[in-house]
Amino acid sequence: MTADVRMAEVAALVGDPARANILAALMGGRALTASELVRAAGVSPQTTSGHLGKLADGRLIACVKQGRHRYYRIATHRVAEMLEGIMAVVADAPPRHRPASKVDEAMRTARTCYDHFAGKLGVGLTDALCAHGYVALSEEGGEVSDSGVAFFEKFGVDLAAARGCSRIFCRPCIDWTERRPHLGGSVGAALAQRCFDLDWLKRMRESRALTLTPAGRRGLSETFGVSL
Amino acid sequence: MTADVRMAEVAALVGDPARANILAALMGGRALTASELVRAAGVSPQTTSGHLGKLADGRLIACVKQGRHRYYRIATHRVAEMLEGIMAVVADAPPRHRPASKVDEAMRTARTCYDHFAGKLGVGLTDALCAHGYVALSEEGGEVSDSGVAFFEKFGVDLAAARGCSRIFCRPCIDWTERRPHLGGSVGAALAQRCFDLDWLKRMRESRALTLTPAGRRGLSETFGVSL
DNA sequence: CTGACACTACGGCGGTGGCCGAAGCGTCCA
DNA sequence: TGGACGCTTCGGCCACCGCCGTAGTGTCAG
Repeated sequence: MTADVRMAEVAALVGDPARANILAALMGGRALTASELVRAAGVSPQTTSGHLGKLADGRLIACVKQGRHRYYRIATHRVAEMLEGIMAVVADAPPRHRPASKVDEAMRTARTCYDHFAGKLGVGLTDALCAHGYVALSEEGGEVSDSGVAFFEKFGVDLAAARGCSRIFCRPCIDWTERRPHLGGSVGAALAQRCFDLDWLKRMRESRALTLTPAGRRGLSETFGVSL
Repeated sequence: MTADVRMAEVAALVGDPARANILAALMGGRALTASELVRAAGVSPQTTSGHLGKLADGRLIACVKQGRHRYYRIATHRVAEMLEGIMAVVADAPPRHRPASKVDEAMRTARTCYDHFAGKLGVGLTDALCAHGYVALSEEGGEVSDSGVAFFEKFGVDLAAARGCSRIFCRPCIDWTERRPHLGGSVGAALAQRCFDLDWLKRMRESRALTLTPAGRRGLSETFGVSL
């Protein structure tokens, strides 16, 4: 029973629109300053500061001071996965309005899901990896095949480092726009990082949405056979 | 952004202590009547009824009428997994008080986690299955080996049915008391169901905690080498 | 038909918490 | 060193929502 109260406390932290906006912005995977989060939250700086304090007290976000800025980020992978879980429930419910805005369109095409890719990009990459037999991903969990290990190494992804880290190595992550699983876990994160390192994709300002560079368009097509 | 608002709405539903108590009670896996949930919620019947209405509107719980009773249950597996995700974040945080009550002790020993086993029982069974090589379960996800398939069939678990159902087949579920993974997914659910069918365990009244029958004590020891 | 029971709808009360304006710290720059 | 900037703290306002008492609907039992 005492644990239930804690559950309510954590959920209540997410249950405020301004705080939900903040957390959603931080799900982009980058650490953001309080000022940037003010814009995301949609309320005044004072109010935002209060929300940030509450979220930090509740250990949902962490803060590092840097000069006169304070950078906030999602505290742990557990928190990120919890938020994804809530998103998945939301996606289950029937849509109430047609969203269909421009930024939504970009989000649908390509975005980060904390530290890996989602949207059409994430699902497309995942489908390609599965089709080549590099990754076996289903509702059952995930596995990287021997040929997949070779492929990732050749592509420049450090699988050993991904395997060594303490979090889940390979797992499906339900996509709230595509409603299908895409590659998550540390493998998904490493793959995304490699694509960023290759300058295939750029993060959009203050959004989880991504834009494809010309090199990325070519690379994704040649390497994965994916075109958006 | 519109999705973030929905996220806040869902989280806010969980973010009330009375509603969190209700959801936690329903995480026992049984459908419960409104009266039973009144006791779980810790508020008056009228207030509880209001909470049940809100949770049903938000599609977190579902209701079936039966005579003059109304039975409520968790609406979908997604919802159950979301709640587990929140629990996992709560378990991450440092404990604030020593709980150590009697019912808590029973919960720690053996309980249901929506539809599979958790607590010392869940972790013990999982450890035994892993030690025999029947299941490979780690942070990476889960897999049932060939010998595991044979073992489950011999034990009376219908793996084909479990595999056929739409949800995740085999996955780790973080235990908020043991802080280690235990067997979840449809395999975990099927294993738990089989143990109930064998009358090895009984559900305690209005609690997620389980009591071990003499047959269960013997069976768990002989079949899995597990003693609580 | 009558009373008991399970549950829900309505209405008013009260407290929590989100909100902003004003002001206060700390940092950077000229 | 003065000022701009980033961010937080304080204080007061107000709305929302959880709460319960009362009353209503539907169901079963005798």
